[in-house]
Amino acid sequence: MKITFWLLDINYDVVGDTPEIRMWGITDDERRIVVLDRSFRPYFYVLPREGVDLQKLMRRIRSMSSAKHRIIDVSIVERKYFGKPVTLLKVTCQIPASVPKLREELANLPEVKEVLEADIRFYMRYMIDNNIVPCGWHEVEVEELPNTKGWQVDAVYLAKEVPKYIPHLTKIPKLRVLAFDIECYNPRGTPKPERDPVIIIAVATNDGEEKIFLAEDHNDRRMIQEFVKYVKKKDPDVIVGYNSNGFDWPYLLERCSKLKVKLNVSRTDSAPAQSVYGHFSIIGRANVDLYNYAEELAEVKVKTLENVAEYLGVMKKEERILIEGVEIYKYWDDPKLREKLIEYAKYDVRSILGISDKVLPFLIQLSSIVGLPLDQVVAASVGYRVEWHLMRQAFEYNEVIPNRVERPHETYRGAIVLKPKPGIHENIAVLDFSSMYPNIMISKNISPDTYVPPYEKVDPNDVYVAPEVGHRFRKHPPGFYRKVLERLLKARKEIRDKMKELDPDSIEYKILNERQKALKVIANATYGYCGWVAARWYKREVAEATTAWGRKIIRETIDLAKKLGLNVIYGDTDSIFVKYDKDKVNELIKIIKDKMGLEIKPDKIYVRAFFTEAKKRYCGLLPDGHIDVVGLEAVRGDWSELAKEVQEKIIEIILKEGSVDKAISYVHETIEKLKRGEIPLSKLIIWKTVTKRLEEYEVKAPHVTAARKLLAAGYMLTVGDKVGYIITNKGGSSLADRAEPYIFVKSPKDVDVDYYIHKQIIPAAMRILSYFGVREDQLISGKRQVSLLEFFR
DNA sequence: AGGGGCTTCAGTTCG
DNA sequence: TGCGAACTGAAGCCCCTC
Repeated sequence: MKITFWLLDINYDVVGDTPEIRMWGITDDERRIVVLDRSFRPYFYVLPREGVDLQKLMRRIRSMSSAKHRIIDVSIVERKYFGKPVTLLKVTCQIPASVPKLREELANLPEVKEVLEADIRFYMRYMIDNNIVPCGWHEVEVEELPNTKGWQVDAVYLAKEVPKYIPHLTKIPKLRVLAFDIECYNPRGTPKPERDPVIIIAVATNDGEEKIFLAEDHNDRRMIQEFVKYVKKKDPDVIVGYNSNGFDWPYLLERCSKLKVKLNVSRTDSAPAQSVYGHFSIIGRANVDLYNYAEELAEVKVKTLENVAEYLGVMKKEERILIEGVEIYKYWDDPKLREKLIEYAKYDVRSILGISDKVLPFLIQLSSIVGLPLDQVVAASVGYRVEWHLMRQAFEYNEVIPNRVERPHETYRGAIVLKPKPGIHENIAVLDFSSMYPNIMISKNISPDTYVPPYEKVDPNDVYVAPEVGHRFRKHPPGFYRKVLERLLKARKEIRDKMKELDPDSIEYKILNERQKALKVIANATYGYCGWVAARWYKREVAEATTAWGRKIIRETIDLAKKLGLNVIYGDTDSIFVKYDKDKVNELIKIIKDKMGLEIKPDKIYVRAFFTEAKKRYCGLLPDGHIDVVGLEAVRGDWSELAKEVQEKIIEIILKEGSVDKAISYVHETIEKLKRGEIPLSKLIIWKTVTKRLEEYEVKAPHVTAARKLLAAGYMLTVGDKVGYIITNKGGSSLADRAEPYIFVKSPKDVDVDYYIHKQIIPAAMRILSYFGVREDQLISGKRQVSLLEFFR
């Protein structure tokens, strides 16, 4: 019998002494199934030292086989290692657990130079070798087996062959998504699972159902059991939460272990288990923590659930019920308030489900491109995503995967940033090189395997030589990075071409759009990866040569633009800002295409733009009235909302109306409001991340003292958390001593008004207004000033 | 003691 | 647990003046 299924999750177990790969999926007729493959065996490679007698080494390795760690086969294979042919011994074992054991023993043999690919998990090995793609469709000949273990699937199949990936099938099956969120009893600050029960579990599913589970007073045993039962009944494919890997799952697991209750929510009736990248794996389902996704959203500075939901347009913040986290227990204990707490929990779980609806389509595409299962790809950082993508490609090119090596950090020069021409400019075109670094790596064949070390003699005609740094790369054959990046960019182009023929409202268009975005993300992250010292394919010279060529290209582009008579206002890395002269810009684009073989295109045109004297800080008005703010305080997360709002407003007044007077009086009015205590405390909060353990700080910083105060009050705080504080007028003479966690500040009377005037509002305002000759005292007094027009005259 | 000038530490953003 | 370039505020220090 042949079946077609979409791969959702994969794991393995050893049955008897046979490893069994389990592929959990959804068939084209929407049945939940598992496909077992018992034919695959774990293996790794041994790279012998030069001159070693291979037959002798093979005999020696074979002799290491034992009843517990059986070696099935040792064979000679030819692979490439950084592009060079190598002869390796492939050691195949009976069970996956033997691999790490034998790796240790073999690495110590004098005949062995290196043990390779021994750190790849068994199910990943299976997917790599057989081109099995997570979130992709596969066709396989199977026979049905009885479901003897009572797994939660419609059928258990034994694969009669290796499943075959169907690349062109882009549709996504209808996934059953379940969102959940827990609330805990917290009379003593941060709840502790050994002490405090879970009081509410809110659940929402994408079939429109919502369900609230409540503890019986302070007893959560039955509620958790009911929750587990409900999950099993709904049988979701994807379980989503917000910080569920960091909080909900570990909390529930600890509660369960204390209560002697089973949290068997998986399709094999097992509990969530801690897995790679700090994520919890739920067999047969994808456990997705949307907080991981939020971490990538640079636009959202404080990553609370409501902020992310608001940003993605899922929920409106105003409609949210406000309950201070530390007060949750009061709402639970007071029968009159409990209903409010339940509404609060419902709001959160709706937000989670709403976010999943927006972002799962992208994450699914990322999973299939990177080759990591959906739940893992979400949890993995950028470096690991790129690396898994490379590892899967390496197999296809017969390249052996290098080991991770610990290396000291090395620095190298990066990109060029031009000094901007300060002031107001009209009609500015921003010209961008598309995918500059990937294209440089492709065109100069930059790769660890094409790199020619300084001591090696080659015909100068056979290599590309990087400017400034002199690193050389062979022109032929194509390097690993070139092949991988070419494939990514080509796939993206094909998709974008196909999209042009589709209705933008169609499902296929939307799927393809998410896919091309995911392809772009991986291609653009590959340069950063190659300069990451922990990368398997790290090579400083590769990263260094790429930026060196980037600098050359941008310098030549600037020279060319100037020669054509274009006024270059600014530039950063792969872009130049020029006064928009249509003919000259078109000529520039054409010359760059013809002479350099590169594509540069007008990304946007600013009707009016303002540059400060600082690099990476400017703002511009677009034809549709929208204003871009780049780098300035208004877009930074470490300034108070008050200062950001003031600056934003000034920018708008200056760019749209050109009235410095109006800007001054606006600032003046705001200062007066602040003095009268009319600015809400929420606009005075300053957020900063705690980046290390508190005792490691060498200087007394405001957010660190605020963090200490939180800790003293019983709040939990970990490295990476953002602390929100307000500068008050008591607590000491130093600023840091006067920083108070915002939740402790109750009255505008306690605010250090002078600080907010002189260290928040005025600096943010002066960043823009000082260019127009405005002085600080004018902002405080509100005195008028000449108009922008007069100023220029 | 207090202020100016400088360096260091720390955090954040741009591309 | 992707990169370097760049900016900025606050602390911390030295030095000088009073």
